[in-house]
Amino acid sequence: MNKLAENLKASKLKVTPQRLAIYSYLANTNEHPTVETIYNSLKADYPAMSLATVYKTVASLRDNHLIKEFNLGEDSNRYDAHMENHCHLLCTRCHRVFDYYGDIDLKSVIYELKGTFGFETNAFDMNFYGICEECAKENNN
Amino acid sequence: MNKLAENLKASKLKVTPQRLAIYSYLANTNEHPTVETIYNSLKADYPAMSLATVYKTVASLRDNHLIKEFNLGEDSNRYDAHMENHCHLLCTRCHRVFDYYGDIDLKSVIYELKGTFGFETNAFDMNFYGICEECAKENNN
DNA sequence: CTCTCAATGATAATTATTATTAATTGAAGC
DNA sequence: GCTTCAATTAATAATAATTATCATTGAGAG
Repeated sequence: MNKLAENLKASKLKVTPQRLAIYSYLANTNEHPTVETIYNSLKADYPAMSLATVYKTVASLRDNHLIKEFNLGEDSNRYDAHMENHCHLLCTRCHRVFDYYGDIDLKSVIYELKGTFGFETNAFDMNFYGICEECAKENNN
Repeated sequence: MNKLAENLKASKLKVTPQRLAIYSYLANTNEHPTVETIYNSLKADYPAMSLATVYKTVASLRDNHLIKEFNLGEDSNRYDAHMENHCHLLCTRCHRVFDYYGDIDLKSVIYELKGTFGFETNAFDMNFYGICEECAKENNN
């Protein structure tokens, strides 16, 4: 029935309310939240939930490849349950992160890395840093 | 005379022995060291140097675009004085970082990001995660 | 050479994250 | 529907990376 619960079971993780709440929250946002943000957002519905639970949950979801953990040079990590390959655009002014699902073909590069360096690529990420449209507008006051 | 000292002056940074030592060290390695590594490597020649100095120095060098600071999902940041655009290959087994200077043309993508999202890109980075040749060999015991 | 302000060193403080531990709870079998 | 057991949770202590504080020093301008 519930796709997310299925995913948890497939990874042999117990389907607990807290875990499901954190996983759903991540699956239904494109905000790339930090642990702190997740915790604060769920506090209303789960007043007893501990920050440590959020940390442990994202770690196990990450270990089971159900979410991605990444860092864009900020003080804390961000999380994303959208597992399709995509790039991140970090606005260095408002610190929001946008997604870009356009296809950048890296197959040939990955093939070359294997051939030239013997480096076997399992994953990659690509990040663009700059100013988003909204911030650019605000600047033109 | 000294290119590195010139760079510091051009950024209006005083050319102190500690600062020059840290900057040179970064300019002459391809190890992508952490603050801890830099500190330990210079301790022999600069026994009085403080860890705080290393932190403050890499921060100011980074702010002046003389070095790059990045994080590949590890516990601490890495630094690199090689400012030409290049990709990083992180071996998830030995945690060494390799450089790839091959040209991946992203001009059209950057142009598209501007056109479609109004996102003005100032910088980007690309990271590949996998297993390096040496580690792959060791695995075949 | 002297003066001034930025840089440094020593260390305290802060922040993000992880470890510990005891209590609780979900899931599987009966 | 119970019981049991291992996984999960909450609370909190501990750790590790980084930043802040502040007195002292030294690079570089004049």
